[in-house]
Amino acid sequence: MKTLSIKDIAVKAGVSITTVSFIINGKAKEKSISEAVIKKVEKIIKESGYKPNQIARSLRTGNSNIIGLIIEDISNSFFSRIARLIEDKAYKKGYKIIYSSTENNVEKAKELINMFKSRKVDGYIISPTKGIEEDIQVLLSDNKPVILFDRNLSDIDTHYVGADHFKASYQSIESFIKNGKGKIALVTTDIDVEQIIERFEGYKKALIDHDIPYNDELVLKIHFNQDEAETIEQMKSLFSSKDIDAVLFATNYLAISGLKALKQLNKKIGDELSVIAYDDHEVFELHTPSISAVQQPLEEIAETVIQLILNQLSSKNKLENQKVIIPAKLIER
Amino acid sequence: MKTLSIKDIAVKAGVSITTVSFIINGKAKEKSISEAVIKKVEKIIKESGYKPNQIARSLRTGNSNIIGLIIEDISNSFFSRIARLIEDKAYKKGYKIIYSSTENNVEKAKELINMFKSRKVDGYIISPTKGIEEDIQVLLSDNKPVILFDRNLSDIDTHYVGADHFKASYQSIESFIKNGKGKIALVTTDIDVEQIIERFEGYKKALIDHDIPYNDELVLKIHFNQDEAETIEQMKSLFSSKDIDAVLFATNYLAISGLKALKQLNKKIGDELSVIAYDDHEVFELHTPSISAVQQPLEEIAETVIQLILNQLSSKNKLENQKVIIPAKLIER
DNA sequence: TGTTTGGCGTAAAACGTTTTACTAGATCAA
DNA sequence: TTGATCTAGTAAAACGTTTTACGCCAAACA
Repeated sequence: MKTLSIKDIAVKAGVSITTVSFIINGKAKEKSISEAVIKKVEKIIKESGYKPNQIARSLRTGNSNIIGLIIEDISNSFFSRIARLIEDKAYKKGYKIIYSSTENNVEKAKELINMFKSRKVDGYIISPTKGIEEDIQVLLSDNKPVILFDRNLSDIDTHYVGADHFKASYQSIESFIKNGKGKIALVTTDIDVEQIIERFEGYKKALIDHDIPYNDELVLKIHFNQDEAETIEQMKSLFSSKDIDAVLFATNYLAISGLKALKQLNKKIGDELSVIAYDDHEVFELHTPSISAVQQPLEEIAETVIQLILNQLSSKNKLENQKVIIPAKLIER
Repeated sequence: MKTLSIKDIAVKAGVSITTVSFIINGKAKEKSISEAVIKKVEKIIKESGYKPNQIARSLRTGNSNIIGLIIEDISNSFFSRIARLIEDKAYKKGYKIIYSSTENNVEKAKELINMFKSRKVDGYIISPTKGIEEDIQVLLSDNKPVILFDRNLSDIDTHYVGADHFKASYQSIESFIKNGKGKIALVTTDIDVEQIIERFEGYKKALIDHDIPYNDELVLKIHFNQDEAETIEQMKSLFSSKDIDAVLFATNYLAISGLKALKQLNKKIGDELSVIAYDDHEVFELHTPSISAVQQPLEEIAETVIQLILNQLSSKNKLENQKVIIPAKLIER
């Protein structure tokens, strides 16, 4: 069965293609098409189940009603939850989301941007890696809306939505200190993105503000993308060699690996060792004992992101850049 | 800056559009374009950074190099992990994945199919809900490759990839029985899809085969999409009113809610109450005590799915339908 | 009467490709 | 020399829309 085109509808209705197009696009009134014709054409469309070819439409109009979402890894629960929320909200406004994971790989990120570009997506929501500044700049000068989230790129002048990582990290450490901890470790990753750096800075600052000297040896930077087994080994070595009474994990997957390491070492979490994870996860609530975590307000982030991009999409001129920093919450368990 | 078109390249190179197109598509040799011209054009393309407009290309050729992936919920870790694997593999073959969640809603699923159809995706990978059989049938008679996974639709005649849910469920129950359990509950959902039904059947059959009478009261069907708090209440009522020594959860999110319920009841998992979850999750490994789980071979499922769809895409005629059932593994912890 | 105006609608160009069918000249075989 | 074949390329149609500019008729106006 050949799929129907607007031409088939026009022929069947005995009117021109133009007329059908006007009706489909709700311009019938404005173009003064008679009520009778409108009814007739609409009836035929309904009966035949005709759906306009979006590809042809995109080619002609230059936009696609698609928003590209570029994230680090869809299988990470932080991103998959955000993605779901964003998809949901965009969908309600008639936009589709197409998303893809960069795996924190600059080359792949660039490719993705190109791919989206050649697919003519209308806007971009990006959780960026370092190294794609130029590509993003090209999008911007091309007048495409770009919203960064989770991580900011300071040299890029566009909208950004993210949690207050510095403060959340600071508060986490402060809470350790309030509970009498003093030998506080940080397990983080070596990827060079702003949000990770901020968490690190928050850690340092909190220590210093409370007169605890910063000690390099208590900070473990895990290589991104490295095998989990190796990660666990490194953590075990940190936890057993140093005398530590608290540890902040800078990402949830690190925290999960960390819990595994502690389990293997048979170290009990509790009075002797406190733990806080960054980015909440079901694991932490259910863990015995349950684990405190910094919870990013996913719903709010998603809402803000989508709001910003829709605003930008519907406005002809470039809106003023907004940098929205949303407080994160330390859930003490 | 206007984006470049093939015409710009042609003009710059002093050749025709056709020639450029042949070169881009690797048909230069076959169409006997001279080496000199090829070099020249390629140089210009490289230097200018020209990328063909995929929309125009799709319009002309009728295919998009996009595969549509329709799942229940991207924020469910089973799906997000599968999605990531599928995306990865497809990407390597030059295909993009565009995915969307149905939330188990027939209307949304139908809409998604339509949307994908009007976007001219080349093939479909679907974890279906009941009620979309007709729509899938339309795709098939349209000669589009469709691969079902996770859940089969028995009246649809196409490829399918999934785990052996019946057997996995059967074995789980058998393992309870071997460990001396006899009052075995099942917590499942009320969605009417094959894979859930099979898990239920496996449960019943195992009981009967071991001379344990099936008892309706030990089966709790949770309404899909219902509030987690309510779910937990229902479970608590089951766990405290009945005398139960083992429970199988038919999905991982039910198991997670179940663990929360047990925690609230202060019921210890272990000798008095054994638990098995369906679909593994990090929570289960880290839980104290750790929780046994049925592990679906994600990698293998993803690999098979992608293999089937790529085969079908590259073959002109309809391949014989394959129903691939992959064994699931009970991880006893 | 001749000229506007408004109502109703259409023809055709354009979006950026791919692909089919063709051409002009060179070489070759008989 | 003639016709066939090969080489190197091109013109133009087609994909399915949207949109601009226009056409025609009847009514209103002066």
